[in-house]
Amino acid sequence: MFELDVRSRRPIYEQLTDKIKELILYGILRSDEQLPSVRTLSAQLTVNPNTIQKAYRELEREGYIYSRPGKGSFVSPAQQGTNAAKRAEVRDELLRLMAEAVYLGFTESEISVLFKQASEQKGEEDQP
Amino acid sequence: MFELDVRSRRPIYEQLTDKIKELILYGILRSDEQLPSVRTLSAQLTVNPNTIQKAYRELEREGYIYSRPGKGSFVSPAQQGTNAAKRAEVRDELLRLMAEAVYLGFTESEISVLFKQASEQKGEEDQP
DNA sequence: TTAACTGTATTATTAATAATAGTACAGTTG
DNA sequence: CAACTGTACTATTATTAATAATACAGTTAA
Repeated sequence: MFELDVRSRRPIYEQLTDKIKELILYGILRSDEQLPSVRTLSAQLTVNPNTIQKAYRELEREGYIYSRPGKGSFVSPAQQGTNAAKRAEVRDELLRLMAEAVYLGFTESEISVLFKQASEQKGEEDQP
Repeated sequence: MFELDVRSRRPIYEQLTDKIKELILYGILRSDEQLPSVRTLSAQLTVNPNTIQKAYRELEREGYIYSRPGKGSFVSPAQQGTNAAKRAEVRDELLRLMAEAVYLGFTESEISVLFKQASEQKGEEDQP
């Protein structure tokens, strides 16, 4: 379900929250869908349960999931399919990066070419 | 000369190397120009000298600067003005980010708008 | 020549924090 | 009741950036 880089500088729990957020925002995890239990995921990823719990706690704090003691953790309906947040995020990053690109003399046509490349890339691997 | 975020997760020495690399690649630091001495910069940034030294050592290892015991540390002529490396780097990042943008439904015209915004931005703050 | 700079090297210590380990408690479900 | 769930807490380990404290040698200018 996930790939983690245990020797990354990014903490494991943070890698986890980000991946799960993406799955939710992209709608891959659906509303009220149950997430793996803390202990199950811990075993799957061979990571300490406390690390998983920390990720889940953070996700709940941010409203991405809700947890019911004794039942499990589930995707929060409010967030599902909300690409808006992700879009804004990507937009900001793009703006920052393009400012640099401008500095380095990138032209608009170069940018267009890059965008086309990115489009083709997606076309190949997606949509079976 | 620099702004550091001492509470960033990015190590200080790494923030330093990156900033200096940029100054060199953008040609702001010229060939054979002398960098601040380890101790001077250490005092200016209120950072331990060893941290500065670590950054300088890394920069020398990567060929950005050369150091002469007793004299100082200087910009390596080979690297000055070499935007090629930086361009390639930014290009890669852009491609990766645009792939995500495509996923999120960004259109080419949206991208163009972003590029224009970035261009204007630069125009304002640069070139007096 | 000497004082005050330079870079370089080394060792030890501190600080911060992610991750682990272990245990406990309570709700849910079959 | 047994086996799951989430939650909470404390303690410990491991990693690593940063600091501290010296020491040595080359350069330079007064």
